[in-house]
Amino acid sequence: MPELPEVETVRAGLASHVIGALVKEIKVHDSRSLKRNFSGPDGFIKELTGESLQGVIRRGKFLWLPLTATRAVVCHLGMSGQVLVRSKDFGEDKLTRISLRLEKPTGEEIEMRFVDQRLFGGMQIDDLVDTGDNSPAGYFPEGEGRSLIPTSVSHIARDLLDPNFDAGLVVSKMRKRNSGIKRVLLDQNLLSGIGNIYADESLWRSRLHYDRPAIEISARKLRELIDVSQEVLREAVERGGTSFDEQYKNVNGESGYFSQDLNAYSRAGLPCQRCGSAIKRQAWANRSSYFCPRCQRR
DNA sequence: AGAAAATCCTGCCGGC
DNA sequence: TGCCGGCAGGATTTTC
Repeated sequence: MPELPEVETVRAGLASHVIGALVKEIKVHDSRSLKRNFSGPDGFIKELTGESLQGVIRRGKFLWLPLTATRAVVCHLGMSGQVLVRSKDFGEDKLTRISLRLEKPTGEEIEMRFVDQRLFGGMQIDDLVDTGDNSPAGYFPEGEGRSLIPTSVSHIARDLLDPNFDAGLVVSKMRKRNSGIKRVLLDQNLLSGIGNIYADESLWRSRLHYDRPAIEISARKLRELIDVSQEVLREAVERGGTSFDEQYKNVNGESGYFSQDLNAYSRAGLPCQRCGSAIKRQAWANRSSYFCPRCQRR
């Protein structure tokens, strides 16, 4: 699934349901969805049961739910992960790997389900550490913006929609990279939140070819690319993300609508909305790149 | 150190 | 109907 807009849609949905909820019972149906968990499913269940969920915070494509001042549940959706919130008597969801039975402050019981086809995503409990910069570590408008981040997320750069995202700094770092601009855009250690879809969309809007070396793009053009990327991500958040199939859903199991607004991704053979040329799809780094061969020249 | 490739997985779809 | 190859929105680890 999921890039920043999809993960943000999930975050907001989760926040509206689970903040303050008490974890009553946990079922780990597939322990492969527990990442870096050295104490096994039993350790996960033991630590989390009886805790209450203090918030839902996002940086880039990572989510975490603080339990205490020092520990949080980290959740990453990988390629095909979903988090669904179901009422007590809702039927089973296929491919549910982990489920948490929760009691809301109102007394209502709900179930939070981590569903994942490909098992690239997962959950773990992790230490919270200080970011050191005295700014909120991630996006959490419903609560307190503390500068605490899970150890396993601390290497991820601030995302493009973070108020503390430093565009000037990122541009200067990008200019030193010899790789193609798309590879650079996808480097979560440099700037986070962008994946294959929004990389292609941002490059299309900026009229940049995906393989153009970042080092030869002007600072001004890179700044424009960042501005455009932020615009694309904001629009996609407004539309509830991009859904092509059953893979991506919000916490209520509903699709997003940004796929209607795509100009490049998944549009091979269709006319470019700017110049009418057929959009091309090229194999790239074990996946695909979509671009307009006329508007986006190397 | 930076860059690129390999790796972790399952389900679905289209073609034969 | 069934088998097979190709495909999928990502991050981490390994290799050069």
